[in-house]
Amino acid sequence: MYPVLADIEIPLAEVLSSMEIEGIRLDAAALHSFGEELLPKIDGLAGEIYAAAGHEFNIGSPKQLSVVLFEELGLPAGKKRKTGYSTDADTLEALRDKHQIIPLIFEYRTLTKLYNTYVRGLEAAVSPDGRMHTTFKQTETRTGRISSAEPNIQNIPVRTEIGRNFRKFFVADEGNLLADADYSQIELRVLAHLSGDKAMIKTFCEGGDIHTETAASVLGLPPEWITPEQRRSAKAVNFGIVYGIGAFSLAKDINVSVAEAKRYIDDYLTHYSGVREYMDKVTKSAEKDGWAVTMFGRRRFIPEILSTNKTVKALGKRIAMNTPIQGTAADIIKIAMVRVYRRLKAELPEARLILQVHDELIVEAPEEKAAQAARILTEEMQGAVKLAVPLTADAKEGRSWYEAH
DNA sequence: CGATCACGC
DNA sequence: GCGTGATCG
Repeated sequence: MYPVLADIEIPLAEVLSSMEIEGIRLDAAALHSFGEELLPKIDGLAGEIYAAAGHEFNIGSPKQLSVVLFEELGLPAGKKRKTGYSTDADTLEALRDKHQIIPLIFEYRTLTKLYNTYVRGLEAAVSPDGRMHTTFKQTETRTGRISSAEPNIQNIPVRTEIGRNFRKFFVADEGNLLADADYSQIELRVLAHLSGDKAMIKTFCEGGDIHTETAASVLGLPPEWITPEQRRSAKAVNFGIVYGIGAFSLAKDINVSVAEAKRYIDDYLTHYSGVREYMDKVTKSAEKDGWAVTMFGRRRFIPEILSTNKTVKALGKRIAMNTPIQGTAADIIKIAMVRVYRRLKAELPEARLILQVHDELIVEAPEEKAAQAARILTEEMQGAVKLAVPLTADAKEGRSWYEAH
């Protein structure tokens, strides 16, 4: 049988089933009162927006909003959509200082998103046992990741402080704690390993900050000279390489011209020449075979790479470059999950693996056993596979997901 | 149900 | 890049 199937997916099925059945406790009362605090704020913002527009309208309708912004208020329109002018975040960001209504729209969107998707969505998903039991889908993604639905616990906010609050409502049961461990930069470490790039391997082996080191080596400066701005750009390029976004999207992400973004990527690949050779190798092999493959033999077919349409073919190439990275990272955490599950069963049966969020695992354990659970998590995650670079996972314990992460 | 927007990794 | 989900029309 195929190793990915026999050694990873089939053993994993039992682990996922157990995680779904266990679920995670939700503090429904606290979630509800958080929602009750959001509602008057949303109301107040709507009032301010109507006042700024001069009349009421449906702020949630991009079509109506574009009429207000670009026809009535006369703001400069940007990208055209099928149904009108775009009102997405990038477009509004460019207009932020042009009219008082713009920041209000941003805040309104943030709060309604939090209320509709997370307050109402999560409230609807609490079971009679006071816990949420997501569905982990094992065969939904093209890269080999698992996905989560009803509720999706893999897109709970973390970036903004107000959104991060939701993690306070995911709590350990009485007398228990959550132990949370996440891989540090797993995709870039996988890239360093798969490509064998000397400079990237060296950075990870010496334990430096990868984004600062990237900026330093690409720009030919000492790491201590790297400005926050230079680090941000390097981070965006690393991000782009890992996700296979290409110059066009990178340009959008860091607000530079496409030509500049191309140059960033080219400079990057000149300094990480092993990565360039690796990217050439995987795109060539995808063109020849029609698929990309992960370190453990998981295949993804890429018909796009034979397209005569330039844009589609370029997409095929990015898929060929990205899939081995994202897919190998998915393989690795799956291996770790099976190992954590087995070890807990054997050594710490009071503890339960309950959540996976792509590069992060969460175990619920009795207070006095949480440190041991965290140790098992770290050991099995770090030891899941031997790479040319260290694979590190940082663990933390807490009463809630907010505290433990 | 497609389009648009926004949250995560 | 890969997902899920809300709302609109």
